[in-house]
Amino acid sequence: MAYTVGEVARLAGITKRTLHHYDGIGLLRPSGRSAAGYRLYDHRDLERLQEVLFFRELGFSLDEIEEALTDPGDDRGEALRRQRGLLMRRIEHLQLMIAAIDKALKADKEGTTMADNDMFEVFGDFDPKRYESEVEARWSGPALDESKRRTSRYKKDEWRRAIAEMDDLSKAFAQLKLRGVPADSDEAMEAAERHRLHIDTWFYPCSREMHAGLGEMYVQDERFTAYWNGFAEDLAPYVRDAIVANAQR
Amino acid sequence: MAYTVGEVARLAGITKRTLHHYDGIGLLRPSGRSAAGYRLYDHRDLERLQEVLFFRELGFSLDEIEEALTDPGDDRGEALRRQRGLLMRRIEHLQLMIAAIDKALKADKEGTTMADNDMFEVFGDFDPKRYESEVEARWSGPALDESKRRTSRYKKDEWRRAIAEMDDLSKAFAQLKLRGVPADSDEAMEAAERHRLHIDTWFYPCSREMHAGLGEMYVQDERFTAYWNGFAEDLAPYVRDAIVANAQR
DNA sequence: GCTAGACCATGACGTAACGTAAGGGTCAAG
DNA sequence: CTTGACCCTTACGTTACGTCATGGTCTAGC
Repeated sequence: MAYTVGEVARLAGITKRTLHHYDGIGLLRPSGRSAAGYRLYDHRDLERLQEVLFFRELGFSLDEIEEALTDPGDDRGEALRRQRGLLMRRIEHLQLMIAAIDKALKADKEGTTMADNDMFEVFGDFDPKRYESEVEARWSGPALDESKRRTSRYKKDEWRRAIAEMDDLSKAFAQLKLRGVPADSDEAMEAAERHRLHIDTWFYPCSREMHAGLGEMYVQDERFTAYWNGFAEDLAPYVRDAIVANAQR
Repeated sequence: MAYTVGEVARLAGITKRTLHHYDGIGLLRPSGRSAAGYRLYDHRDLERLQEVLFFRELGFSLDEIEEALTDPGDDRGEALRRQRGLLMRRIEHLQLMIAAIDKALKADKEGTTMADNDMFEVFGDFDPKRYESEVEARWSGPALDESKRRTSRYKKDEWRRAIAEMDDLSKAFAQLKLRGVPADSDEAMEAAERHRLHIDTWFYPCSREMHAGLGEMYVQDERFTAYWNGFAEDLAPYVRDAIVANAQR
């Protein structure tokens, strides 16, 4: 069945003007028009509207939403999973804000003074320039545009978490190597898989094939080699081997 | 010590333009100016900026933020506690959104279709006109402006929760009365106190004095009397008595 | 003292995402 | 046919800054 613009507006709790606007900019075009020129929205249109509204709730601009919903490889499930991850991270961020308020309340109650830089730790986006070399050595890869698009909205705590996760992964690889675990063993391949998922989740879609290509980069590009070998001697080729083995199983 | 506009901007992760704008509209005026005309912000200014940014994070307009921070009775602790409550509720709302995504993912995976009205349940604000009589009978009171201000941003799930809480409280009063518990007993007064906190939390500051005045309204205004007596015969005077007893202990 | 670079000020136009309103056509029930 | 609810397109306004222009201030180094 098809809905008119007023019906959709009431259903979704938004205004007709919003729907006109989304049609006008091509974000959400009705799949049909009546003989009188009325916009007619079908079920697939509603699904797309739902996706738009989830992203909007997360603070994405309409441009960004359109880009995010235009991913060639993405189906509805992919988009929803991505949004779920973003919502989870947003909750975590809000919990950090509550912790910040509790700190401020404690200081207020005790008549002490909160450190100035501590007061604003939970506000503002991450400034990538401050971590440029760290970002590059850990995550540079073939899908730069997508990576930038995803990360442009990460908050400070999200970046810190990504860095910490990555460092844990790197340390895990180093431990495996030091223990003499073969790079094509289950254990090493599990580490490689966790590494691949980390990139896939935080930066860009990373298939096993792409991951293998990345592993080659780790031994051929000095910046990456230096990063990995900083954890253990000759770790870069070990990681590459684990990644390649993982890609082939 | 005092900070210039660039220092504050860096500290807080916002732009100088934002600080100019906030000064221009009177939302956050620097407490000082150098001989050269430079804005100078002190620690109290930073505290206010923190409060502004918390409200901004919650999606309040700048007008709303200014109003919220201009409450005569509010000190810093009060404002922070209010913001904490709002953040908690926002987290709950986001969790509902995640549940909605999980539903959509399940439907997508099973190839079924989500009901159209179910798709948008988590979006949009509450439309007060749809619950006008319910709102009025339960919560009308002396601080209408403040009540409206607070509730104007409540989401559907928040309203539903407020309604459910209120109904639970009303049922509790009815149970007490039916069991023959005196209106000035500890148990009844506890119920009155919970009622007072409910209003204080959700609608407007409600001191014990104000609560007692409200109790008188419940027996004098037919709309309220009808609401309370709908739960048990002659419940309105019972509730009034419990409230008055609570106010006097 | 002069220079250069980083910082500050005010003023003003532009932008994103709608909100509001105007003028007029469509649909369905009475 | 009338009326009321709905639709269309067009267009100006609003909020919260972003960007830019022009020019003054501060400090370190020469």
